[in-house]
Amino acid sequence: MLPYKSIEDLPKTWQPEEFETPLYDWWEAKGYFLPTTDPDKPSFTVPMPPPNITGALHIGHAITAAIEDILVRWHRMMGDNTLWLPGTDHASIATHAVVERELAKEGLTRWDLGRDAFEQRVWAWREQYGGRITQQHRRLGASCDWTRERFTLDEVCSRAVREAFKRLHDQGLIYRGEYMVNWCPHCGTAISDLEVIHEEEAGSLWYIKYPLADRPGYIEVATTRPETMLGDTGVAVNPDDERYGELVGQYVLLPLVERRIPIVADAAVDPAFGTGAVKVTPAHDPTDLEIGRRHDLPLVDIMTPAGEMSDAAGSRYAGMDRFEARKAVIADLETEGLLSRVSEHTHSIGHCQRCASVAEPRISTQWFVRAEALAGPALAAVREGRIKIIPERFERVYFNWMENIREWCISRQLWWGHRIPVWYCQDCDEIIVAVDDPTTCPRCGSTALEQDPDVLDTWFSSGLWPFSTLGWPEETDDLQRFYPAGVLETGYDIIFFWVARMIMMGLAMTGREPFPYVYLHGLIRDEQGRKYSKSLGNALDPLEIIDQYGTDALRYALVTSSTPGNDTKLSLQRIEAARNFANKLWNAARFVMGNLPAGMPAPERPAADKLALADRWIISRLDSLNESVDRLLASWQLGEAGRQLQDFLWGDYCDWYIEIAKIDLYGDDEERRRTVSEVLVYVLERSLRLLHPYMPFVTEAIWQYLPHRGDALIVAAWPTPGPADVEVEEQFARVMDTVRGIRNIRAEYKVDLGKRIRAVIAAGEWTESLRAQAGTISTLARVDESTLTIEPEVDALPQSATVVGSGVTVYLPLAEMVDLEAERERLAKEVAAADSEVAHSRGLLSNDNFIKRAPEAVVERERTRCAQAEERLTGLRRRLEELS
RNA sequence: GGGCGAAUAGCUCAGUUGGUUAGAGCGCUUCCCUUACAAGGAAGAGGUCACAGGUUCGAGUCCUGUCUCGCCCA
Repeated sequence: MLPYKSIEDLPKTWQPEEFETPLYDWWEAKGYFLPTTDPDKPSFTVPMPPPNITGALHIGHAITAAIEDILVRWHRMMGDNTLWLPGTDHASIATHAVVERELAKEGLTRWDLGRDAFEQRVWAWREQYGGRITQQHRRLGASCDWTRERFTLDEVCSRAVREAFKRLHDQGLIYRGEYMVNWCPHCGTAISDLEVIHEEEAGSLWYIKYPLADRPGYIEVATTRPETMLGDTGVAVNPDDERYGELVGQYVLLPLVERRIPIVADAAVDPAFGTGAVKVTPAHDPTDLEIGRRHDLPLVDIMTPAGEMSDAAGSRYAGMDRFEARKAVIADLETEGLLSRVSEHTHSIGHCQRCASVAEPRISTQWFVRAEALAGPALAAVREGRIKIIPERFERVYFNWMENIREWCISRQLWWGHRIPVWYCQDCDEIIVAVDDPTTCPRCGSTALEQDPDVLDTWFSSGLWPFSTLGWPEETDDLQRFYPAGVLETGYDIIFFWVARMIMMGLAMTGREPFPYVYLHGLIRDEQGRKYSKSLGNALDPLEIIDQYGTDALRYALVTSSTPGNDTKLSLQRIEAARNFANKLWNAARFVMGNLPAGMPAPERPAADKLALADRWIISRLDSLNESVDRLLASWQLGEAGRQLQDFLWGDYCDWYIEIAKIDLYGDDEERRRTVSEVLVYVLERSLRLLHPYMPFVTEAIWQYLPHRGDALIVAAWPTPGPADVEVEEQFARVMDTVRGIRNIRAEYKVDLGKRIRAVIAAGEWTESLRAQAGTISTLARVDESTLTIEPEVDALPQSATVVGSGVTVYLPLAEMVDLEAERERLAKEVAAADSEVAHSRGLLSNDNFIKRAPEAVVERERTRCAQAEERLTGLRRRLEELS
């Protein structure tokens, strides 16, 4: 699966397109994505939120896949019995919208085709496009178990839906009734509250005079929907409103319709709105329905399911579209002189989430879930900490929604989806709810049974996903091993659709929390901060980014530039930077591999006794990193862990250790060459393991070329950190400070890069350890080693620039440096900086409260810091005096 | 109307039990195509952490209020 056989042939830059597909196919073929069969291992399951089959994956799916794959690869490497279960969602209403749009192009409707032919057509469409999503997931490197892939309409999932429906129905938690629901005239179906998007829109408020029926005069009502007056069955005022007190109990004659309707007093009326008197249309407004109930007002349904005026609206309007009817009603009222005025009015209008049509409150017979009953246990699970939501603040959002939950309308007047498992006996009106299709009526024995024509809300089946995919209600092996899941990971925008309903359904069906953690990532927005959407036309295909920068770069950039629950703007520059990181790693690896002694064995932790300071330092840094990454991953801080990996690899490993390693690699001490190679490989190999979940392709590719034990990095063991060596890190810090200091002076005085300069170092207590690093210092800082002097004390060199560190002073007698005044100025600046540092530290340390109350470690650190700053300050002042 | 989030370097963002004089990438300045890497290396400049109070030995971090922007729910 490797496109290059020999290390010498490896290209100078990382070529993701040459490695990604072969590596992915190889992993999949080797079965690495499958869970182990070891029953003793703890299991870790991630149910992949199934993308909607109507769409291609967008950048939001990419971050979902990236985060989940990181968690999954990490757990797999830790030896857990890891399952990431992929799948797709049938998306009832969304798919209808897409396929019916196609049909419309052919001049057809679904009614022209009929139910069976339409369903076949959708299946064909699904065959054509459904595979695209799984291909895209493969490109993203998703290491999910494709052998367990599910589609929500699969037999096993469909059976779970029927089972759940029946159980809830038998418990009285699903019922059928005639209620007011949100209705989309365009889609021709009821939709749930969650599927209605409210938007503030500029509209009008019409003031209409309703003539009193039994005496002269008018009552004026204000309305935002004049066309619904055709269905008015009352006028309401607030009982405390003195303006209208005497009119309550009177009747008005409804204009255009000539219906006699009463004026009632109801506390729901806001006296401050409009005229304080409102028309009451119980069949077309939820508030009016309540008012109507309280005052026994009849329902007059003036609209058809398609949003046209019905016969009840009167012959003049019947057949008109609702918006046409509005114009007609206004015109007619105006003609009759009953429209007194119009004012501008901003109000919230509900739209169908799917097609953006204005949703219509409408009374119809639907199936409902008694959500309140399911919400209790779901609330308790989060309240009592059995489920934790990350970030935690979303728990409040969850509580707020759950506490105010309303009935969930689950029937849809659509054809694509899970048909409601209810049959109506045509002979005795018996209602049969069954998992298996019944053939005869249990009450009268009739075979004339008709199944309910409606399908279920797609989210009903989504709520079952963590266990329906595993074979529930059968007690399958998979269900036992992989349920509950380890985490549910998704975007915060579907906390109600998905998370809340999964928790409700999981508890109701299995009696267990479906997962202990919910990890919510933020939304990826475009560079203007807009949400990606098809309708905006700014949808971004993650594959295009992958083609340009590689999968690893996309994943790394997405994960490291966001924190849970916070939105991020996608930045191509950031992806490019991540691509550069992959390339940097690739080249570091090429360097390491190109310098290995022949017959290098698989890496082992090198024996401490033969190691030099830099060797010990990089290993100590690796151990710190390992410990840190473990801690960060365990606390869901994926981004921070990813950044630390880069800091280590690019900074510590490449910029410092590799550069130092070159000294020995190009030297003639065989023993050292071998040791340094061992360290290089050991540290690289361990880092690759730690980075693998983030950048699976470049790490696996490199790992395959390195000496290694085992078949693949994807199934290599997650490393365990050794102890960090504080002493070594402290010593090496002196080396780094010295090198940086000299480089800084060189740059300030514009010394030619190639030029070796003389240095005299007064190193005090660090003399021994710095002498041991003479080679390192002279190579990295380009100092002439033959004249390099390191002594505890040295005589000050007058004509020289000076690096003053804590305990270490470096004199650089530069021929270029003729201007002592410049050096004095430079030193004076440093004195000022060191001075304020010392002042700050002394301030802290002279504060009794600080000494008493701050933790011992903090005080100790401050003492060290203060001493070091004082040392520097003294050195700097002395040097300044010498130059004066 | 209720709730949530954001506000940190020119730009995009990190900064998780409060503890060095706040970091990264990009951009910018100077220098370098040094045999892993110019998708690179070295050295720099750049921030009163939105504002006002408070708690604390100590606040970017906790509390209260204000302003701006965004989101969710009703």
